[in-house]
Amino acid sequence: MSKDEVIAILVDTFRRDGYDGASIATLSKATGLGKSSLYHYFPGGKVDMATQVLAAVQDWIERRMVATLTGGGTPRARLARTLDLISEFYDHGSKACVVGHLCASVDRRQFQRPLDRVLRTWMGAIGALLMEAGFSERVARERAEDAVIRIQGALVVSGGLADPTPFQRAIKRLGADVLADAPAGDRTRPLRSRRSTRRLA
Amino acid sequence: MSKDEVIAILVDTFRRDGYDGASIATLSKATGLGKSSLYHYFPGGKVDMATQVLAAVQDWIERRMVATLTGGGTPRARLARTLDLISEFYDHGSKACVVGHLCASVDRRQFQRPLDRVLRTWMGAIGALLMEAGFSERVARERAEDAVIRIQGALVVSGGLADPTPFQRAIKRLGADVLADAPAGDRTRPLRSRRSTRRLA
DNA sequence: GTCTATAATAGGATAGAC
DNA sequence: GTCTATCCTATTATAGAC
Repeated sequence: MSKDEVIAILVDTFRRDGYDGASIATLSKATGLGKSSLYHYFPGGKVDMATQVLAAVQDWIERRMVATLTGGGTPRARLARTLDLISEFYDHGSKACVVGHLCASVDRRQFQRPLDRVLRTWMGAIGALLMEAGFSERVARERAEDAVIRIQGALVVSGGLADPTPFQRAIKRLGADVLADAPAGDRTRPLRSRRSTRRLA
Repeated sequence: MSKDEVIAILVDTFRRDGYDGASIATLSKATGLGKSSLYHYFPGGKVDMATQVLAAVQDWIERRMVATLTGGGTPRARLARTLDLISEFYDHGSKACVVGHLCASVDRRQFQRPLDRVLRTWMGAIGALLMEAGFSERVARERAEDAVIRIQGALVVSGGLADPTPFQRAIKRLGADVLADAPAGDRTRPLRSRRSTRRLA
């Protein structure tokens, strides 16, 4: 098994049990590797695992998400594809977020830097789309922050209710809200259609 | 020390370390009670503690938050006071949410019912304000869900970045968004002022 | 109710053989 | 690299004295 595959399993396990909730034994069973093998790959133990998991997430965002956000089509079309990508990534609300779990873990300060970087890259990528759609840097930053916040919060609420529909509705709202009133970038439909009822609802 | 005071300390400890991150020893030190005393109050151990913590939160929401949401003044004024209350409760973004931590814990299914109830009461209380402001039940539900989601998500992001400002901005956005375009209930200022720039930004 | 002591287990981490 | 065995500490939980 390649290290990438091992890390993929760690991601799955951390997002299921949380960082604090996943023990070395759990991770050993999940990967099929003995504890010694795990410590061979991750000499720094769980903190090391989280750090390398974050590096993989960082890579995923930089490749897949940025590719989708900067790909072909109007900003609105690219946003829609990105939300599809994100929705699939979270299994439509039934799987939690590693990053969110790491944000809430006791050891979070020990991987503060990569965690910071992941969140800022994520927000930055969405912000870039917003600027391309004509928003000011200030508005782009704030809306991008809001988008990531809403994804994280929706996963918390869906996790707490054991019901994926809050997440699914949140994704739908993001599709309607993120690029609402864009100064430029998408004129295929009238921008103000159904706004007063569809804005947050 | 009264049991209410003990529970208040448990709330503080759980929101700092998380449910999975807080051990019985941690909770014993924090409360000043020996382990045996803790087990005397909470025979069911940590799950029991979380359940009773949730009961206290339930009570807090039903009393303080509902009181603020149904108190005097326009819906907009009451929303503003509620957001102040919430902001203070989370120490302006520097303290996390017990409920959020419990939503993400490994044992969450063991206190699913009280957790469910807390989240639904919270969303219901905000939804009631929205219906009073003239929104349909469907829109009220969806905006209330969005509000709770954004609070939870903001706390996750602020926790991950070790920076309370994302939370503070999120609260500000909620003040502008939750009652935006209300059909009734607040006409002291023109509803559409600065909307195209203030909506999500 | 609270304390000390203790049991039993799980957790993180390492050693050394292969 | 992976395995078995092992160490030590932390953790949950209980027993029994006061």
